[in-house]
Amino acid sequence: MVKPNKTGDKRKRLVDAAVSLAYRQGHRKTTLADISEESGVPLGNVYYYFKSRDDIGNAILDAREAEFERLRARLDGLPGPRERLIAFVSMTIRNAPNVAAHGCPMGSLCAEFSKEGGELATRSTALFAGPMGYMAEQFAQLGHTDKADELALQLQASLQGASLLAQSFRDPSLLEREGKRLKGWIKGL
Amino acid sequence: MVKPNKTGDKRKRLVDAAVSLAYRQGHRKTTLADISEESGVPLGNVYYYFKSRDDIGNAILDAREAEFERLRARLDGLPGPRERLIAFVSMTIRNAPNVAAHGCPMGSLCAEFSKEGGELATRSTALFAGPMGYMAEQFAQLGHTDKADELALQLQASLQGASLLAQSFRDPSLLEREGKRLKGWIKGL
DNA sequence: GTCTATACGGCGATAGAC
DNA sequence: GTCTATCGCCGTATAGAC
Repeated sequence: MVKPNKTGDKRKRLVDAAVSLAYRQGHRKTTLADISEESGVPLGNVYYYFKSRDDIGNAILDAREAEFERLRARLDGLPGPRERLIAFVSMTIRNAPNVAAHGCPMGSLCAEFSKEGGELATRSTALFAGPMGYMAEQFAQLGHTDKADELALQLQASLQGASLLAQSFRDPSLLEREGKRLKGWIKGL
Repeated sequence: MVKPNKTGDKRKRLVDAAVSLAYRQGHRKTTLADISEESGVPLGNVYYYFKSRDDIGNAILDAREAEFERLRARLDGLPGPRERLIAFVSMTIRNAPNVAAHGCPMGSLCAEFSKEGGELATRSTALFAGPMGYMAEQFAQLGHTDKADELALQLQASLQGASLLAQSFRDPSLLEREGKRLKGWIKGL
């Protein structure tokens, strides 16, 4: 979905900056001047790569979706569904300090874009659909074919909720504690 | 915390509009003109009641905090801790359609203000502290004094996560399903 | 207390040189 | 493809009449 760029890395630098700033302070609060400064690309030049501010929002979604695809590929390298689920939770726990500072990279983006309206709101749905569908597949492979969706909902909700609480309280331990419990729960399934 | 207003209801109308707009489209996206229009109070007059835009954010937090205090009072009228916990979940389920449209009234505000920085970020912590502390009290009264905090974390995380998922997918049933499961879980504790 | 008019700055977006 | 300069609007905030 990301347009290839033959010549330079400017577009990539712009997207990186936009993703990082949206994560740290929210996309709506982030100005084009912010992105220009953080990326080192001059302000007027931004419009060579993006036709509008909304277009940058779309690029942020593209980047986060691609991120999950890379994670999925790594998880697929693990031997079984239980290992994949546990690895997913472990990865979230390792990221707890970032989550406490800025929220879940996907969840906080969904929350913001969901209220933004328009195309961004619509597209942000897909961000959660990826991970949740993947979780449901793993639960099904574990033999819980009939309630795979329920288990995925339960796991994803707990992780997202704990992430939001960790973010609000600025306390990574909330996510770590809940993650640890969830790993035990998965092992016992 | 809210300053009494002898003469009119203008301040209340402004706060109501600000709360509603922040819930529907986010506070950062909401302009003073939006609030002025929705409340019917002229734009220039807003600054008689609030000294700055940030001050309106504080008033929104005041209003949401007061809302929870009213809920707490109602829950305290119930006979026991189990009934209070279940009633809390039931209330969330009944609100599922709104949550699917705009998110959890408290959770979405925490998520936004948490990235806003400054005083609003600091204060938004208190929004979750109230409900979670109350939940922990109920679990303690149920006899789980040693793990009351863990159970409260678990319940609050599940509800918040399910609310976020319902919001993202625009599907109230996600919250209803998870809420139903949580009520069963509470009954079995 | 209430409202109108407006100043001021910042932000998204464009024009056009190189 | 890259960058400088700048426009026009919108949003916050203020001044001051009533």
